Amino acid sequence: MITLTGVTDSATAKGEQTRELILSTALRLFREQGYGKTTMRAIANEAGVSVGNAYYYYGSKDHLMQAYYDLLQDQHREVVEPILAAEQAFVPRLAGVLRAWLDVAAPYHEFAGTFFKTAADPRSPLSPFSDESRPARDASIDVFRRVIDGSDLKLPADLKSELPELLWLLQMGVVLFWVYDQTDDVRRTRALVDRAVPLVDRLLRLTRIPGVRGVTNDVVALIRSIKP
Amino acid sequence: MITLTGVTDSATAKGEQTRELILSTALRLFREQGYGKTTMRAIANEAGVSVGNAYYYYGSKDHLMQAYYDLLQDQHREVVEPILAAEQAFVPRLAGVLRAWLDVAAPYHEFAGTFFKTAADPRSPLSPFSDESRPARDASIDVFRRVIDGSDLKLPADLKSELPELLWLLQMGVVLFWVYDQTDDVRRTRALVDRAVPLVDRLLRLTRIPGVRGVTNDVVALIRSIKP
DNA sequence: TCGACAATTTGAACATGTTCAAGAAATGGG
DNA sequence: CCCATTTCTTGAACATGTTCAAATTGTCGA
Repeated sequence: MITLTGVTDSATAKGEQTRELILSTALRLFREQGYGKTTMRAIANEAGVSVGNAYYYYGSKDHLMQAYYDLLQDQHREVVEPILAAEQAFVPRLAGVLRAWLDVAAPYHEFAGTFFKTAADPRSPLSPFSDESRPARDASIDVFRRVIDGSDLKLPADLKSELPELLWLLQMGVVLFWVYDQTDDVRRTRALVDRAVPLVDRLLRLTRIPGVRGVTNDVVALIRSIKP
Repeated sequence: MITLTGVTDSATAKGEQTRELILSTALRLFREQGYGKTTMRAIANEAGVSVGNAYYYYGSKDHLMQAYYDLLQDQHREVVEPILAAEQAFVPRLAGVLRAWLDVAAPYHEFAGTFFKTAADPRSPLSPFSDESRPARDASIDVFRRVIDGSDLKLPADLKSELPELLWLLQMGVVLFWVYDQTDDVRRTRALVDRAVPLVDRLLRLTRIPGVRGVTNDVVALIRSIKP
């Protein structure tokens, strides 16, 4: 998937072609009939390879979904560029990034539950907290770092350094909400984003009130203390 | 399955005995060898019934786990009684309830991941947000209502009425953290509880500062607006 | 070019959750 | 007490993710 290659175009040899064939076939079937209804046999069949061959490249069906998710994240990072380039204020920047995710993820909503189910297992490599997904996670967190850095937000340094991760957690929360959202066009989730973002903004600006400052410090300290 | 009868004390007839036999056998095996390693065949074997019979009473393996979880919740409610009776202050009340959960759940930690995985699927009846688990959820929320009501906490009415649900969410967060916690005796989660509870207390008391009040109202309004 | 080693591919076999048609047991009305 | 009906029980069959030993293909130094 991710070509580590500076050189490796031999990675596009025979094997790499097969790998991509299998993945693209799987993604198509997932989209066409959902994750649950798509069997490994169907994927192999459709791709014209054997079942065992699919397993040679992808350790499990879940890994194929993982690849699906990675693609989504890549798309999100792309879509987000123009927003980060255009907006200066914190609120539209954050709201834009969150809304963009909803847009990109829309086609996946139907079987998001399945994905979530897998991802929720702490032992799964798909878990958003797993080592294996660290690169993807770091990339996501970085988007939020840019949301903050490019904005007009003024914050105490220690809070500011934790904030990207916190906003990423906020997004995880939004995703969780989204997964459970059964309204048309996930209207409810969109409403949540629209209302929550200005609220976050207000909360952050509150940290400048003297009486609030102490609590803020404690919050930051708590967060730091529980990080691995 | 569902006894439509108003009369049903015949529910303790033969069938009910089998049902309990299957459940207790399943729980024992889950405990002895974990959820994943325990097969439906093993449960049926050990209980001296057929596989199909197990399915007659429990729609799926997940439903057996659900029963397991329900038991845990019942235990928690029991264990919590003396704490609620003894303590007056908000902080020890809340901390006590959360710590009690960790104690009760300790034996289940090993396969908590599996449980969580199932529960995370929005379509699963095991989901903490599903209709099917509403009774269990309501009972849990009620514990937090009592944590608040029996305490010295002074709060604006609208916040106070939302707070039980918020504390329940806090517990869901703790559980999530706990599931991922691999330290001995889940030391990290205990540390989280110890530090987070006083912080929650401070945050709640902050809501009396005039400049904070407006934000608090917005938060409450947001929460209300996204509830189904 | 040849042969050895590595990479790839195969498909049958396995494990396990789940279903289902058929039969056995219990129940209740006459 | 007997038959009809419901409840319960069975075990074989099914579906599907996964494994694995063997076969095939590719690569590369001699």
